Amino acid sequence: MILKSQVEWALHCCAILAGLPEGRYLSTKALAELHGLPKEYLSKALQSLSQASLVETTLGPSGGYRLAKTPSDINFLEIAEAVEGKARSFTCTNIRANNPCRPEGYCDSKPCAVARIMWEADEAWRDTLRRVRLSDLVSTLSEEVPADIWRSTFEWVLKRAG
Amino acid sequence: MILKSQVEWALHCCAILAGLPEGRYLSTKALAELHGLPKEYLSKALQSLSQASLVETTLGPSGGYRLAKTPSDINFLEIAEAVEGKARSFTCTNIRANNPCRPEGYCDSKPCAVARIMWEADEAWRDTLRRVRLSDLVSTLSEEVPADIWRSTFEWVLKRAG
DNA sequence: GGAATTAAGGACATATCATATCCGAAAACC
DNA sequence: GGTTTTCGGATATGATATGTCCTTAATTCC
Ligand code: FES
Ligand code: FES
Repeated sequence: MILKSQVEWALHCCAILAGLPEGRYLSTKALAELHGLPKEYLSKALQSLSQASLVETTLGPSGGYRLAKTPSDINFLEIAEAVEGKARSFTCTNIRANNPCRPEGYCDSKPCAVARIMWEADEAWRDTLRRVRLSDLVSTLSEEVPADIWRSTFEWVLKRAG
Repeated sequence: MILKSQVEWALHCCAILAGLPEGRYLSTKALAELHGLPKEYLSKALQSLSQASLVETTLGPSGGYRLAKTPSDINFLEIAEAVEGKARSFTCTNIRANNPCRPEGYCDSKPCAVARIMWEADEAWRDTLRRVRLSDLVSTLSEEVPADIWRSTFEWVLKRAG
């Protein structure tokens, strides 16, 4: 069970976009340079965010991405699901139905108890991510990242934001 | 993020082994037939359980698998990790280190805030599974599976248990 | 002792998915 | 009109999941 590294990319990109002044856009090129990522591939992750209506885009020079909602209205789960998909991590292939002792055509009334427990764990994972807002991340980062790096990073970003 | 279907297989096999009388073994062949699975491949999952010391084996005719501990001493997480590995679902590739604004040779004191949150969610998933014992599953199944199917299944199993 | 049966594990084949690159179209800016 | 950007499709590559086959060693039964 491995998450795509695109999740890490998307979360870090959103953290940067959250620090952008009202109305400004940041291009894929800048986000890729800032994080040392392949531009073309990072673009796919950003497209996923766009399809999930988490970010807005505009074309042309000075175009790029900005958040579609305020950072306190976006949580980690939305971002993770945008790039990773909403499918549950455990998929039940209903192997209990292969039991040779089951009568012909017998139909289960409930999902299997095994699957229900695995799905409950999945939901616990989702709940944790749902509870963390993008604004919480930005707060933490602004405390933990050394002030001079934090400042120079956003200078770097603003120089490139259209 | 998708779990191997071997997790489903292992959990269902453990549920069956939990119903085995003291000292009896059940072969891969029987477990594969009961669940409609490829014998050779299911064998890999059972080997993983064996390496994790969750089950014991014996060779020869009448050989096979039995639980190494009582069902109340085995939880879902142990079984899942035996098959799926203990690696965390989120891996941080430390893309923050690629920030061109960071001074040469700067070293982070803490893991990235993004990673910490993702790991927290991972831990919530693990906690949920850790809290469910194999004996809990057996209780639920014995209530939910129709009595006649439950009974005939274990007759079927006992006929093949060495 | 010999034949049959079993788990263990290595070698190999295949399918699916993550990762990555490239290109053309449409939109926005100059 | 030329440039820059997002978007989507096509394609290539590597890793992982899935599945099969075969050999070896241990155990049971005759
Ligand atoms: S049949 Fe799929 S989890 Fe039980
Ligand atoms: S650098 Fe890996 S999660 Fe932030």
